[in-house]
Amino acid sequence: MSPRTDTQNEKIRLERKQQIMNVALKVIADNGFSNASISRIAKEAGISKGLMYNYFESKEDLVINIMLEGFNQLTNSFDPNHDGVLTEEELHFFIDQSFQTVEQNIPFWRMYFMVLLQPDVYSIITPQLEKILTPFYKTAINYFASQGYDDPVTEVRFFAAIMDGVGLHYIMDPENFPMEGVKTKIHQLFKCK
Amino acid sequence: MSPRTDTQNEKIRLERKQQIMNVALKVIADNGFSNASISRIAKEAGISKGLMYNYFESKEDLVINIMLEGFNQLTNSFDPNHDGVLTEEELHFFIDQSFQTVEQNIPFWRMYFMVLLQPDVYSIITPQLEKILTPFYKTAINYFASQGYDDPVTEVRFFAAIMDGVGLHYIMDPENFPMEGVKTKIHQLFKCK
Amino acid sequence: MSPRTDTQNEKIRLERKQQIMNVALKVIADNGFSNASISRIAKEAGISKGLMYNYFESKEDLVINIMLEGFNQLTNSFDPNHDGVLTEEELHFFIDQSFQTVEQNIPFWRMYFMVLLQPDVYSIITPQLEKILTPFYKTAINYFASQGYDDPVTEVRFFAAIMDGVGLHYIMDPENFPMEGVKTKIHQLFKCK
Amino acid sequence: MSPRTDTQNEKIRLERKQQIMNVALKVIADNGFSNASISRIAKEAGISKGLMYNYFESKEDLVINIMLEGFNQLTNSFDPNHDGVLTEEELHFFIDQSFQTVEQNIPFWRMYFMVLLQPDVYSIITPQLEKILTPFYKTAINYFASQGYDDPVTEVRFFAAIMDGVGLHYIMDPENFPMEGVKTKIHQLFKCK
DNA sequence: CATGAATGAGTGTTCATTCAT
DNA sequence: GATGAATGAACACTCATTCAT
Repeated sequence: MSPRTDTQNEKIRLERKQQIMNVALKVIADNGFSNASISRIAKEAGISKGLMYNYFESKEDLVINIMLEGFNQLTNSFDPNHDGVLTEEELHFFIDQSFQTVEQNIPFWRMYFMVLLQPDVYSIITPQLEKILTPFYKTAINYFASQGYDDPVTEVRFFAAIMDGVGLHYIMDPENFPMEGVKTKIHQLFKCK
Repeated sequence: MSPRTDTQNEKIRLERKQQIMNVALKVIADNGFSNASISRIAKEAGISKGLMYNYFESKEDLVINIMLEGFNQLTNSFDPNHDGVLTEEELHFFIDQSFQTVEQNIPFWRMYFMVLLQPDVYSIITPQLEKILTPFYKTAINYFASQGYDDPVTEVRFFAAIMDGVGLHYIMDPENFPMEGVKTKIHQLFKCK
Repeated sequence: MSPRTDTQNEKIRLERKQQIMNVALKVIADNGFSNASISRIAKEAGISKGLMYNYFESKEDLVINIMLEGFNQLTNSFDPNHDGVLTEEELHFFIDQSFQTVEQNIPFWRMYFMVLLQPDVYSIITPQLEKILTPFYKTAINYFASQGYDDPVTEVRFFAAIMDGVGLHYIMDPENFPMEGVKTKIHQLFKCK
Repeated sequence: MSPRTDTQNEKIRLERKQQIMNVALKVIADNGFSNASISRIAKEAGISKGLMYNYFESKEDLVINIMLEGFNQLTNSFDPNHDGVLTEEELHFFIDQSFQTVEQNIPFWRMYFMVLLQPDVYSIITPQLEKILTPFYKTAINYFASQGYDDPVTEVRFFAAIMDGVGLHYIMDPENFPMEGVKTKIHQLFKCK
């Protein structure tokens, strides 16, 4: 009987890691950042406290991993063909995709906003986050410039602010927030002139 | 007959209370909610830990006081004549006032967003906050209804989301956020049809 | 207009002191020793914390004063003519008086038993308490000796233990404890042979 | 497969728990209830403060555990064959056993009396204590009824008060209290008529 | 005489992290 | 790899006591 191959081990490791991250995300989103202790997460995940440190160097490291993984999911719906050029269609697709992601993953976005405001954690992810976001930002500026906007930077900033504002209000009150109506308004707002 | 007169004591208390609130606000905004310990706030304020509890019943009580005081400042710029009726002028005045308040009081608004996402704290202020916000909300709905919007509730929700989104992005990056340009865009967006 | 005479001042002082002791006794008996803070006692007595220290050197000093004052009340019903000789009548009178005192002053006796078990406080009052109790003890031994008991010391100790045991059970459950029946049994128990 | 086996862990836990309870009992009995801080107990037990909470949920929980364990030791000497019926022999056996327990475990009984008078703690153990004591009480009433006493309830109350009074006086002064003589007197007192 | 603002050491409790097994 | 006993620094909060007024 042969021992597990390295590849098998690697696979098990990754799955375990993913499972921990999912549980941690839920616990953090539900209880707030500082009420989500390692103990609690470990217990919820059905593993020992000690094992957590086999997968993540620290609580911060765990959070960073969750954040980055979440963003990687989002990036795929923006400029899907990865040509650095955004069409109007792709922008509107991105809007829909974004809110669908939010609706399907409230805990992650709760945590996203928490982390945005948590200076110590934020300062750690910020470099890695920027590496992910900069190309998006550039692509978006190019798009608005090509649409003939006077001040495409302002336009992008405004767009991002609206998306975050709506996301924030949605997760604060998912039951009542009129997401469909608001989505429509955003589509109108960024319709080609 | 007391050694310090009641008036003297009253003055000392008010000043100290305000001083603690100011320091606490800064410490919380700079370090995040859970890193802002009572010890730290007290040290920063140059007083003993114990004295904090002479002025605030608990850390929660301190936060609530800071929040409510901040909101009281904002409320005066919305429907300034308090007739429950909003004119278009007043709405635009409110927009300007809001962002001016944000620009002048970044720490408070950092803290505001932190608290929004802190489930345990939020649940405490929520009742008092709602008491303040409900009339605004109603006034705003009436305004949009009177402007002939099909779905004034959605409109108000969208408006609030935009305001919060812009505020959030501003406090995340006050140096670079193009507040003036964005403000102009918002004014255009809510111009009378 | 003349200032208050020294005697008047002394009288006021004593009354105030007594009032504080009464309040403190009640607060301690109701809330337990460590839950009875100086703040609480002062507030209940309607005076300032600082003033407490004008009348009592410390919290311990306050407790000692209460205890000793309580004992002084009890001593008067034992060997009432102070001749160092106890008659059978006087003993039975003492029994009745003791339980009457307990029934009329539950808080004091709650505190008495608390203090008995509080090593730090007990070790402070113990010398003063002994000074009060020793003559009683001697008188009692003489009494039982004169009644022809083989071992009068054991008899006194047993008597004291019974008195305290009954007192303790009474204050633990004053509503239901059958004090009258028990009193009768004690009287029978120490009837002249 | 775990590094320490479950049995090993179980053993460690039980021993540690017992060790903490023993130390805590001694510290509380020696220093009084409120002077026995968790810090002090932990230091005396040679472990960290934090570890205390690995074994007991709170200070209260620790106290309850100590109390209940102590009572379980006592209960076995009352109505030893557990038939709910007490013979005269069994009663006298219980008396002897009780005092032997007291003599061998002075700290526990010091603590027992402390707790009786500590309103906050007492109210917590009271339900569990009553569950243990009620059957004893009933058995004792039946016994005295069957012995032809007019008022068996008063008799039981008196008996319990005497036992507690003697116990209290013994632990207050174990060196000098004439336990043997007193024990004899109690046996005589409750001899079959 | 009288006040209460102020202190600081203390409390019970939590928790990220380590490490022997 | 996997466990959970163990640590120690931190936390929110309390309180006897002091002292300027």
